[in-house]
Amino acid sequence: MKIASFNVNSVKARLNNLTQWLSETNPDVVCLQELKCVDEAFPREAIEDLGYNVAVHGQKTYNGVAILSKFPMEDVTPRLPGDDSDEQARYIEALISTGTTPIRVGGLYLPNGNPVHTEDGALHEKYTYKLAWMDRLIKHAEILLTLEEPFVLAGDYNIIPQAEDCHKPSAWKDDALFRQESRDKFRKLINLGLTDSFRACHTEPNRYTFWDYQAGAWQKDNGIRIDHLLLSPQAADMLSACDVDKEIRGREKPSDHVPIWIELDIPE
DNA sequence: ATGGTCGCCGAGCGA
Repeated sequence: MKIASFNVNSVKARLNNLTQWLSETNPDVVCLQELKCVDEAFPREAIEDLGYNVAVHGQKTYNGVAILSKFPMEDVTPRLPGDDSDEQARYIEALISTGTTPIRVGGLYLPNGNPVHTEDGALHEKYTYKLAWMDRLIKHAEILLTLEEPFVLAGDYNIIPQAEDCHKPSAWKDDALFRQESRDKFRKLINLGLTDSFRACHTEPNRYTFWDYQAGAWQKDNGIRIDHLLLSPQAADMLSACDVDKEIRGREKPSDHVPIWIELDIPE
C-alpha cells in the first residue's frame, strides 16, 4: 500500500499538476495540505474520477487538508484535539479499511511559526501557536500509540529535523522551522517511538521536499526536508520503501513542495 | 539583494 503526502499550495491552482501525478504514480492514500479552499470548492469530481474517496477539511484562503483514499474510509475526524477554539484547518484523520489490517492515517499541516519574535523581542504568537500545536500533536500521538495499531502521521511538518536536511543550515539557524525548541518538539514525537520513514530508508544528506519559489532556490537545489511520514511501531514493521518525487518540482506551474511517499507491506 | 515569487483575492498577508 502506497501512502503519500503532498502540500499542493492551493488545490485549485494545482489541479492539473495533482491529477497528472496521481495518474502516473497511483498512490492508494494521499494526504494533501494547503488546499486554500472551503470544502464546497474542493475539486471533488476530478479526484473521484481517478478512483479516490475524498475526505476534506477545508478553509478559505489559508490552510486546508484532505485525505484521498482508494479504500473506504471510516471514523473521519477533522481537527486535532486539545483546543476547541482553534479554527485553523490543519488536521484530518481517517481509518483506512484495507480489507485486512486497517491503517489509521492522520494528515497534518503544522504551523510555519514565523516570525519567531515580535518587534520588542518577545516570542511572537505565531511561534507560540506552532509550539502549542506540536504539544497537542505529541499528546494525540501518545493516545494513538496506546491503541498499539499501525498508524501514519503524514504531512507538512514545517520542521527541518537536522542540519543535513537543508542546503545551508546557517541561513535557518533562527527560523521557526529549525530553531532548537521546534526541533526538540519533533524529537519528542520521534522519541515516543515513531519512525521517520525517510530516514529509515535513506542516510544520505541534502534530500529535500521543498524549494522556495524565490531567488532560484530550485535551480540552486537550495531546499529543505520538511514533509514527513511518521510511523507507529506497528506501521514501521511494514515499511518497505520511502522516496520523494523530486522531478515534480521542475514541471510547469509546480507547488513549492513535492510529494513524499511510503510503501507499506500489509500482511495478508 | 531590506529583494526575490507565488496564491489568496482584488490590498496586503502568508509562506
